[in-house]
Amino acid sequence: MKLVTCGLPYANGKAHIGHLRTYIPADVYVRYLRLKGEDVVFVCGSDSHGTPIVVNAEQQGLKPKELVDIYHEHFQEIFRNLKIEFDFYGRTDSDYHHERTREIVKKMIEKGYVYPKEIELAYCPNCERFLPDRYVEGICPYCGAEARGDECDQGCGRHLEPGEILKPRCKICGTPAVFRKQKHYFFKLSAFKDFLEDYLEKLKGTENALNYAKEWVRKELKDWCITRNLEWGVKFPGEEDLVVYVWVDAPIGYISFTEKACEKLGKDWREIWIEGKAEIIHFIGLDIVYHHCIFWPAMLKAADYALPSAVVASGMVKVEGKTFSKSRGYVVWVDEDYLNEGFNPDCLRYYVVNYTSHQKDLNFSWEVYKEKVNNELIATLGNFIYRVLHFAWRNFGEVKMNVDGEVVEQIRLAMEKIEEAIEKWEFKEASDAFMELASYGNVYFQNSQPWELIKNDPESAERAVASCLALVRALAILAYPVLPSTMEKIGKLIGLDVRKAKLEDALKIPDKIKVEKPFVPFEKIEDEKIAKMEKKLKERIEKAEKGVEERELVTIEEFGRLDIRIGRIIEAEKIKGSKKLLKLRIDLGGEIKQAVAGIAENYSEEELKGKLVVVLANIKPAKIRGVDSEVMVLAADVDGRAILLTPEKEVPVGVKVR
RNA sequence: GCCGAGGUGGCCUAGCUGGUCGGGGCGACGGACUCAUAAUCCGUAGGUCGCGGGUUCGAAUCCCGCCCUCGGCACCA
Repeated sequence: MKLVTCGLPYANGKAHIGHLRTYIPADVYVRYLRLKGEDVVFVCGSDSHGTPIVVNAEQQGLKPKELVDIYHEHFQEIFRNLKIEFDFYGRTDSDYHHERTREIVKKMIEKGYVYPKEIELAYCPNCERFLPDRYVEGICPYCGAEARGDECDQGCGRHLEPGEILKPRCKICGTPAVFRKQKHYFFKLSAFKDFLEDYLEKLKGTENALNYAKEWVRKELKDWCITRNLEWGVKFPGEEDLVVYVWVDAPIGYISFTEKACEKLGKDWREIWIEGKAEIIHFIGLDIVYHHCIFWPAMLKAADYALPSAVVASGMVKVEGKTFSKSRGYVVWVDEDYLNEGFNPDCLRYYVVNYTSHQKDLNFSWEVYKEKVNNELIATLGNFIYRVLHFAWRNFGEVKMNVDGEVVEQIRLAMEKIEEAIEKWEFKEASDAFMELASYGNVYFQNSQPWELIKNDPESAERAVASCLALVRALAILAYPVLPSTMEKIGKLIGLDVRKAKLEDALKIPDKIKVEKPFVPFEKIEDEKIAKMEKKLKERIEKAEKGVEERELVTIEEFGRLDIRIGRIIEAEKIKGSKKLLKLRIDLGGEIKQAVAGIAENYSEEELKGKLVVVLANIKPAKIRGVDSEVMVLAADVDGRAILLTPEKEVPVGVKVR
């Protein structure tokens, strides 16, 4: 038995193409497994807890549950449309999930893997509550950038433990927060270092996931704070005013959803999660490898549950060659950009699966989409199926299945390729295999020339058609996991129920096949449609760029607080061990100040000497890599490259900029 | 700087346990055909397989050094 899961979609935003990179391949995988006769349970559900949902709901005047309701329904609708069919799709704010979570946390406590610790937490005196995670805004203790309570999202990207953030403010009301002592609970992750090192050696899955995880474990494992001050979530056993951290309860959804799925399917979930009789395979995005390869197995081990056998991580998604980014507009929404535009769901499944290897970056481009649909799905696959069915239907109606042995051999080869590819989670290889078979079919049809034979030698014509029909029938089965809607309908035309078919049925050719009037399997994508979609995307990107520029306004007084002056660089020296940093001595007229600037990639020490630059003279001094920096050199930021500002005419050093 | 993944004809890409090492797809060009959604089929297009060394009888494939791209981290006052 196998259990396949997908990373739970967070129920506070709409489905986009990035999500599909996990769900479509997982669904394809499950369908192939079932085709091979494997017993599979396939589950997923909405991740309903956590601070962002609480904050979002509040901002929209909704209760958290109401917000989750919206996106829970939304995702299910998307999955229905794309034929991503889970045996059970749950949500983590349900009773059964809370029960399972509490049971597991209790077990972790009983076994001594959880301990309380007083930590200093941000508290908002105005809102009268503790500010967990993203309720807090402040300064990152590592890099000094503006940061959220749980993560330095603008700066170094580090994960922040509760209480670490500096200068915390309340995100809701902006009031400076005070630190108060609070008891929280920690999971002894550090105790699992040896276990994890060993476990990760045995864990299967894609290399991208395993490599990351091994590296992390090798470095350092810190104990993990697993409680939060929130109302919304799973109550922490024995401390009911605390809630379990969302990353503790979310993966437990894999278990609680399996319970429900098994109830439905008449199976015993314990065989999977307690007795370890099944293979557990997690499909995830690269961004949550840490949780699935480290936190999660440690938790399961602590609570005496079965361990996952494979973690399959997909590569990143790009849009028109650029890094996927909702805020910058590089996004393709599944509903408004695809389904609502009338595009065929099967075509998107094919694109996602066939663009590249599962581990590599997938680029979504409308131009490429058009090419793949028109040149591959239509010209190769659809055309072959249609020309054969149409010819058979018009000339024979029913065909005696006298099939060329060479054709049977080709089908067998394609099946083998698919089976091998699926073992490796290489869905592109699998889909290439049936496309090659279709291509072979086109050659076979072309060379046989049944349209000529039919004139004088109908029997030979029928034999040729029979062989091609055998290929069509095989294609309906082999391509079904990727193109379920289309292939189901194709199957019906030749009396085949592909939903009940097994892989080997592709070789069990019936004596006769009756062909019904066929339809065109895929509609051609027109250039105008693609142009329209590209325009839509472009406008979205432009709008996003503008949004960034429309900043809040600053008063002249506020600006006046900045002491910006012209200085002359008199010395420049590289800082050891750093690629970007230079130590500069700057003459500000009357005083020499030292600055550390990240400009070494664009400027050499020599060319800097004597250069006039613009300097922020009253910035708070800091130490960077152990070097004092008293002032800040201003520069234009061109995609992360620093371009220095310099006065257009020679001016005395020390003069004020305003 | 550290870790990971990569650099193969215009573009995407297979091969990377060393000897059919130069494949496939798209695009382009020429031809054939008409059953099929101007779809299909056949043929052609000369790319130092990132750079420089080395090992070997022989390397895209192994070793060393270097360059570049992407992702993660450090860091850019």
